[in-house]
Amino acid sequence: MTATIKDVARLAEVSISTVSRVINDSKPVSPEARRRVLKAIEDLGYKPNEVARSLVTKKSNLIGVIVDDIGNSYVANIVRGIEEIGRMYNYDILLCSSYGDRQIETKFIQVLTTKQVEGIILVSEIVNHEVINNINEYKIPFVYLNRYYDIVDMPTVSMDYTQASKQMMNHLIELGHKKILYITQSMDNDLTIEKRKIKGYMDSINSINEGPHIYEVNGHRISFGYEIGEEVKELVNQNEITAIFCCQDEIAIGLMNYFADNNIKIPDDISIAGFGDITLASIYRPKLTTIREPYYDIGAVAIRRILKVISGEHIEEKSINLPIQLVIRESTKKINK
Amino acid sequence: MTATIKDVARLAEVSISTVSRVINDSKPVSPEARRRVLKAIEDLGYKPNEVARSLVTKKSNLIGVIVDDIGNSYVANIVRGIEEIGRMYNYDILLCSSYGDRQIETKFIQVLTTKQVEGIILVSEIVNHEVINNINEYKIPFVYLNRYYDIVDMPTVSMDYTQASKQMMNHLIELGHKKILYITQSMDNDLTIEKRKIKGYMDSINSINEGPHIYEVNGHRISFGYEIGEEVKELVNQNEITAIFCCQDEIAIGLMNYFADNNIKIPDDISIAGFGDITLASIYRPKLTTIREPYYDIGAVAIRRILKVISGEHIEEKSINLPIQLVIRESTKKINK
DNA sequence: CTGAAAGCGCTAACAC
DNA sequence: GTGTTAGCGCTTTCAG
Repeated sequence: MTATIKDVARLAEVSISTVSRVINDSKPVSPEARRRVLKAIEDLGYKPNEVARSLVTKKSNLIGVIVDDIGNSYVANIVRGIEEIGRMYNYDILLCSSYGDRQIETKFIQVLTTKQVEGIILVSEIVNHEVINNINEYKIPFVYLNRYYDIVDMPTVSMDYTQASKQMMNHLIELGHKKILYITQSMDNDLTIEKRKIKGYMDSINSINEGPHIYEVNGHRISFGYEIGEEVKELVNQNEITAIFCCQDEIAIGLMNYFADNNIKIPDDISIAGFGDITLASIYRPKLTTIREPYYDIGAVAIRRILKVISGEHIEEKSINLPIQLVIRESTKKINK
Repeated sequence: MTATIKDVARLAEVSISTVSRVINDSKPVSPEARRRVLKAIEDLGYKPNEVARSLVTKKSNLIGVIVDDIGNSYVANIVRGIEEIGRMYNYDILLCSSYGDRQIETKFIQVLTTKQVEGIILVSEIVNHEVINNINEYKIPFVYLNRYYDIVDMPTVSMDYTQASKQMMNHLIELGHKKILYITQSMDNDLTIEKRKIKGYMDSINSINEGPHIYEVNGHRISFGYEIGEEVKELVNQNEITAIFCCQDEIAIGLMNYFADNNIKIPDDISIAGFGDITLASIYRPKLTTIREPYYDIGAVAIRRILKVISGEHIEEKSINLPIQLVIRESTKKINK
C-alpha cells in the first residue's frame, strides 16, 4: 500500500498534524521537525492523497468541461485555453464529450457535481434549456459557451459578430466586389449568432446600395458546403455574383472543394471568404480569407471567470465580448472587370 | 449546503447504513424503508458525494490521460476512444496536456496519482525514459501510446507499420510506378517507428529490382513538408521520380501545398501518398491516398487494457497490434508514360 | 433486514 | 511549536 500521513508521522516521530503543517506550510514548524518530516516523506515516497484532502477542505481543484466533440479544432482550442489557465491555478480538468446529446449533457452536469468539481464549462452546439433552467440549483460556477447561439442571462463569452461581419464585407467591397452572396445557416430559433452576422452583411450591403443575396445551408459540416455547390454555382451565374461570404469556414471549404472539382478557380473566378479561421483555413489551398475567432482566449476567459467566482470575487457582467480579427489570405482578390 | 447521507437518513427515519444500502443496492432493504429513503433522496435532491465514496472504496473511477496536444486530430481521436469506452464502464477522464515537455509529463503522472486515478494513459510524441523507468513504482495500470517511437517492455498499442508500408508500395507499383521516392523522418534513435516503415519501403523496392530513393525531413508539421518542396522537386527531376510516398500525411500535404503553389499538378504530374489519414487527408484537394491508422481504436484498446488490469484480469502481451487500412483517394494515379 | 460504530487520509480547531 | 481530537461523507463490518 502507498504511504499515508500516519506512516510519515510515525517514521519522523512527530504527530500527523506536524506532517500536515509541513506539507501545507500552514503553520510554523521547528527546523528539526521539518527536516525529519521531509526525510520521512522522501524515504517513504509519500504523496498526499488528494481525495482525502478534498473531502475535508471541500476543494477538489477540478473543473468539469463538457464538450460537444473534442475532435472539432475550435473545441480543442477552447479546451487548451481552459486547461492552460486552469493549470496555472492548480486546477485539473475533467473532460466529458456529449456528441450533441442534450440528455447526456444534463447527465454530465450531475456526475460532475457528484465528483465535486468546483466549476463547469459547457461547450455546446445546441441550446440546452434544461441546463439553462436548472443550472442555478446546483449553485456551481458555470459558463456556457456556444458557437452558434446567443446565450442570454447566462455567463458566457462571445464576440461582436456583427462588427466582424462588417469588417469582412468592407474588405470585399474594397476589393471592388458589389454583388456579394452571403451563405447563412438555417437554424432553429431567433437567438442564433447567425442573426448577428447577417445584420453585419445587410448593413454593409445596404451601405453600398446593393441588394442582398442570401443562400441558406442546413448544417455546418464541410460536406454540406460541398453539397450546395451546384445550386450556389447557378445563383452565382444568374446574379453575376463575384464574391461569396460564408458564415462558417467549413462551408467555405466545402464550397471550394466543389469549385475545385468543377474547374472554377478561386480566387480568379470568384472570391470566397469564411468565418472562424479553423485550422484548415490556413492549410487549405488557396488559403482562406476569414475571420479569426479567438477560441483559445474564449476558453481562457471562461475559466478565469470561474476561478474568480470560486475565489469569491464579484463578477458584474454575464457576457464578455472578445475582439475578432480579419485574416486576409488567398481566397479573396480584387475583382477583375 | 448540499444534502448528505445523514440528512436523507434523518428525513427517511432510518440509519445511514440503510440509505447507503439503497443507493448502492448492496444489501436487501425492506420495501417500506426503501420507499422512504427514495422519497427523501428525491425531496432533498440528494446526490452522493463521490469524493467521500472514493476515499473509502479507494475507487476514484478516474483515468488520467496525458496528451501532447489535444489540438492534433489524431490525439483527439485517441481521447475520443478512451473516453467513450471509459464512459461505458463509468470512468471519467482527467486530461492533462504536456505540449511535449518531459518534465511536465513526469509531473502530471505524480499529480494524477495523488488524485487517485486508477490508471494512466500517456500519449506522447517523445520518449520519456524517466517515465518508462519509474512508472512501475507507482504500481498503477499504465499504457504508453506513441505515434513515432516503438515503446518496448511497456504496455502499448501499435500497428504493423512494415506491412502498412508494403501495402502502399504495392498500390503504387500496381499503378505502374517504379521510381518511388520515400520521404522519411530524421529522428533521434533506433527505436523509431519510421524504421519499420522504411523496411516496408525497402522490401518492396527491392522486390521490383529498383534502387531506393530516400529523402529525410526533420520534423512532422505541415510547414516542414512545404519547406522541403524545392529540394524534393529537384530530386524528382534528377531521378525521374513518378511517385512520392511520405511517412506522414502532414508532410504529404505540405508538399502538395508547395506543388500547388508551384504549378505542379497532383496526381497528373506526380503521385503522392501519405501515412496516417488525418482529418485533413480527406478534405484536402486532391484528396490524399494514405494509410489509416485507427486512432480511435487505439484509444479504445488502451483503456480496455487498463480496465482489465483494474478488474484483476491477467494480461499476457504488453503490446497489441491493430490492423491498418489502405485508403486510396485522388492523389495517386496510374503512371502516364 | 437494520443500526451502531469504525475508519478511509486528511485538515483544522483547540489545548498545552 | 506541537499533539490530541473531531470531523469531512461515505461504506462496511459486526451484532442483533
